[in-house]
Amino acid sequence: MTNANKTIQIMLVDDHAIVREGYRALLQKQPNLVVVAEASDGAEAYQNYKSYQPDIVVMDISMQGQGGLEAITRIKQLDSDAKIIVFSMHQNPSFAIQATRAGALGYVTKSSEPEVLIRAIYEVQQGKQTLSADIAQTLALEKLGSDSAALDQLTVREFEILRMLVAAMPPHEIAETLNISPKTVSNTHYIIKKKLGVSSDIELTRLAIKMNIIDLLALLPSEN
Amino acid sequence: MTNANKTIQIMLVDDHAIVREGYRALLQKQPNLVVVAEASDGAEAYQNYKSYQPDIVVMDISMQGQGGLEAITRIKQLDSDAKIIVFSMHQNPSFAIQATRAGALGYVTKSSEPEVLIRAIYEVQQGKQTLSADIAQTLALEKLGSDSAALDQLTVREFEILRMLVAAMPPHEIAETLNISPKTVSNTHYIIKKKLGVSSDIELTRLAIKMNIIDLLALLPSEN
DNA sequence: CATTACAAAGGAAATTTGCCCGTATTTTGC
DNA sequence: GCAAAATACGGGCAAATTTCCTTTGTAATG
Repeated sequence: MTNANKTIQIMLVDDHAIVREGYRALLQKQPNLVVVAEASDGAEAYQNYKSYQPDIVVMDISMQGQGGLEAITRIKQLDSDAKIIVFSMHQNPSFAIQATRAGALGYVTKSSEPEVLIRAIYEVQQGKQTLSADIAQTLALEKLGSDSAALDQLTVREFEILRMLVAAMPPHEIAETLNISPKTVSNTHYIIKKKLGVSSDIELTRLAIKMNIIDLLALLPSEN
Repeated sequence: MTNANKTIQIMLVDDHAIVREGYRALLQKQPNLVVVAEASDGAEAYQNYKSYQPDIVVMDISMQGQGGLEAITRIKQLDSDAKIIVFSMHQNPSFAIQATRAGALGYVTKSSEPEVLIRAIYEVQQGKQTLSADIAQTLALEKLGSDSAALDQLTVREFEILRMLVAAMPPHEIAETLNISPKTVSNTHYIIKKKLGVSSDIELTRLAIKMNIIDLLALLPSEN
């Protein structure tokens, strides 16, 4: 109806080449979707956005190096009408919240059926906002006076730095990655602890686990 | 009579449909590789292995539901010649170790270039074992000082204090409880970190989880 | 256009850490 | 049984960090 039969140009951002292949294979099946660009990290995403001006960006946010949230922010600065869908493995709604704050219009988990992503693309193209059902549900539950919303008090930047901190990344490396001074990292570290109401890094780490910011699977010696 | 220069039959196991699409798109480019089966979890993988008898299984091990390592073990029980390549997002070498123990012949990280997986398939087909370069490296480094045994280097006292520390008990309270000076607690804290080879409390906490000093069940409020 | 919010970072006092050391008190090995 | 380790405890002190405040530039709200 409102949907003109014009093709939608898409840029894929994911650090796993094979996952990009996956998007591509899926999206190309739709006659009016075309993948015009790819990127494997945040910096590249920014550059390619400038060059290709895609209608939609489909982006993973848990990339190594320059993170996805950072990339979203920068792309949005460049073009406030940029339409970005985050396609993430994290079921944790806090990630969705942070992504939305940074400027993403859609958030779809990788465990969703492929059609969910397709649908999200069409909806976002029309300027709608969209969340995959699983996220919407837990988010709704969290809304009802649950406690673990403490994370949502953090700004996007703070959240990003928190993730790096609890991934045991040395502060100077965080500073380098984000191109900020180590001093800012340590200041932000302090703010985070204050906002989350913890007084030590041990408490902070425990909290991070509780809130699924730390990937337990990567931590445990074996799975079951 | 299945091999020689003939096609290699492959089964893909991954719970993300879109990632399977990715494998498929990539592998089909190789004239002598053909994907004959797919599965989205461990149980299905086992069933399909029986039905299709693929030459090679390419499997993700961090699937939700009950997962990959278990599937490897069961498939190996069924057919000790089964050739399984684990294709995982985890750079953590512990996963490689566990996968190899379970019977996988190859371990390739998803951040590897696509050709690495292709090469791994050919090598494993010839019965060789293969690890992606990044894993091989960290694995070699970790060889010097397996951290599971590192705990044994702690004295009883140190271990006791470690447990209190990672339980997020404030140092002065530990001192009171043990009737020692806070200074001793902090000295011991330092010794512990040194013995365990970590440089921050965040790493220490992560290690404590890895070694089951922290009760994860008490930490997790619900499932995710 | 004023106001609020965010990111970044310098300054300085307070605190902690890292590493040295010395002294008791156990354990051990012979 | 006794010397020799190993362990437990803590003092001292320079170096590093944390904590808290302040400032500055910039978005974004309203």
